[in-house]
Amino acid sequence: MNIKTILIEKANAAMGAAGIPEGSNPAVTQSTRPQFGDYQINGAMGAAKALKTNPRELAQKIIDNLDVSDIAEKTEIAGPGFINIHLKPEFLSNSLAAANQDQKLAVAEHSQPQKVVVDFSSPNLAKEMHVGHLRSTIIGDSVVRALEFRGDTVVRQNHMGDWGTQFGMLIAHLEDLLNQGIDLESVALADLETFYRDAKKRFDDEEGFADKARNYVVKLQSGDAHCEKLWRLFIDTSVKHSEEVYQRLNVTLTRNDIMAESAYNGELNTIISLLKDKNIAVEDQGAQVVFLDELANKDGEPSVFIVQKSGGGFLYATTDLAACDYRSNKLGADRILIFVDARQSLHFNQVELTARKAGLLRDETSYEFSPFGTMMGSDGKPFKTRTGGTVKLADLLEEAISRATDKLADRESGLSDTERAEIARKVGIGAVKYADLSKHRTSDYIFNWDSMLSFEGATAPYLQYAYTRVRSIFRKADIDSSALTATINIEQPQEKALAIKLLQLEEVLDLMISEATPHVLCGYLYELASLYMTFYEACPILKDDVASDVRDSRLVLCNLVANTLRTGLDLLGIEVMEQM
RNA sequence: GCGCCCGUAGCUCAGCUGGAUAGAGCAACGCCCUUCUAAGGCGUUGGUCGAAGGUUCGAAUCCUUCCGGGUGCGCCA
Repeated sequence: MNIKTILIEKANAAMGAAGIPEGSNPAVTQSTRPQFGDYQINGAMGAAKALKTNPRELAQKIIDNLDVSDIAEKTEIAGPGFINIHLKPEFLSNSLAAANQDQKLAVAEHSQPQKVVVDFSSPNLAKEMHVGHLRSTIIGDSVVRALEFRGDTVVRQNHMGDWGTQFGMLIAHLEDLLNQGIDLESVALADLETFYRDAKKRFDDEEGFADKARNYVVKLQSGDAHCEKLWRLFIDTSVKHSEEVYQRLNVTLTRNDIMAESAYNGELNTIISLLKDKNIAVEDQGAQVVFLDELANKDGEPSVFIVQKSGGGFLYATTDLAACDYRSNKLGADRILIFVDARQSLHFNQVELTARKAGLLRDETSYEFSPFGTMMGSDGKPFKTRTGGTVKLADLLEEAISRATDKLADRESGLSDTERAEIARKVGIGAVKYADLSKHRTSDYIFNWDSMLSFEGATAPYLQYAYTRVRSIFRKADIDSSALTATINIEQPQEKALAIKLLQLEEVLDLMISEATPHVLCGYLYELASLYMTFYEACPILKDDVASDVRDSRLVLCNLVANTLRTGLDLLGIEVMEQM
């Protein structure tokens, strides 16, 4: 159910019949003001310009051929050639009734499902997850959820960093600790940060340790059994840590979704041979380099992309090329979405250009590097601890829950301690996620505890509260909301505004999916909750003087609001509760 | 130096492929609880959309230049 799509189809047909060449944009949008109707077709003006005719006359021709009698009660031309559409209340009622009967709220599945590989989260297993991993993880997760909701086949890939140079250092350190008989679980790897720091210190300071570390990298990557055994011990612990964070975050990633860098190790030689055979990569200063004219500077000097180090070692460039091959050629992906920090834009640009030339990416595969901005502190600089250190993601989430607990403690609720703790968890985590997801993916944003947990404005708590307010009505009236089948009557302006908003879920999800931007869903849910609050104040439901048919109609609207909020928040990975 | 991103109300942010009077939230001020959860609602105040040109019937949006900020640019990931 997508009003906009319906109107676009109808507008296209009418524009064709009016003699406008195909491909002209009908420019359908929701109207900005009530007096302009509910939706509008703005394409007449653009088309008139191309045809050098009078836009108002052309708009009239379009209206003459426009068959919207099933959905609209009135169409009119306004201004220089806007076509305003006033939707029929019965159309809204019937559409809402259909949505109310449908588990998926009348959001249709894609007629031609795509196979979409989504690369997200991708922590470095040498260290604990930190705030820098938050955005990739939750943006990727919500896009994945939305894709699946629309019926696409998604392959989650957690491209974990488990194979870099630093692992030789970590293995060497681990081996020494084990030889000293130190217990692995409780001491050595209990705190990854400390472990990493100790290893790094020895790498920098201790005589001979660095050489040993480098030697271990080579041995590891060439399949040495002993090194691999130690490496596995380390990776297991590290993966366990990230799983705890995912669970805390309510993110759908599991161990099965791990497709780490090491997974491509066996393919790297083949990739380099291929690039050399095709003369895409050439030797330069001992390294294998791809020179990209597409990214040349003004002097014509091509961009440099190193795919193999002078000593023969591989880099993350090599791994990313192998990943292209795997995803496009082996998995047959229609789309590849990669959620990585914006600072890696050039790198992924180079990867795509090289992979396309080498046939590692099929033409049919859309390669979509979806960068995101940085989380900033209140000073406008990258978010750090007071002492300037990196903030661990686990710590951030615990603080969110603790702050939410304090907030909730101020309120009388009659709920048990366990219920309150559960609510605090959902509110705290939800607040962090919503604050992040509601910002445009590509922009840097300022992290602020007070505004995200303020329970006012566009926050997770506001949306969760709106949900509990709806649910409270059903609880109060002792009504099973799943059994509602009453006829919906759209009479009050607050009801109409709410009705149209409810019917825009599919439109919003499509935009979110095509652009990989969860913030549009965040904005939509806030608008929905806000319209519900207005409706709630203006339209009584359970009062004695409300006629039963009006009451029942409004109850269906309430149920749709609750289901849409719950579904939408679920697609963001944010949980709701019945009471708060 | 070159490339990419950004500059919208006091603050935090939207603004989709150019469309009607640039929108929210916070903050400030004023109303609304004997009434379905006031963690709410209604209203007021507040913007030369960084600057200057250009394209157009129409520009926050597209193009050019400049100013200001961020970020990246041969063997890290």
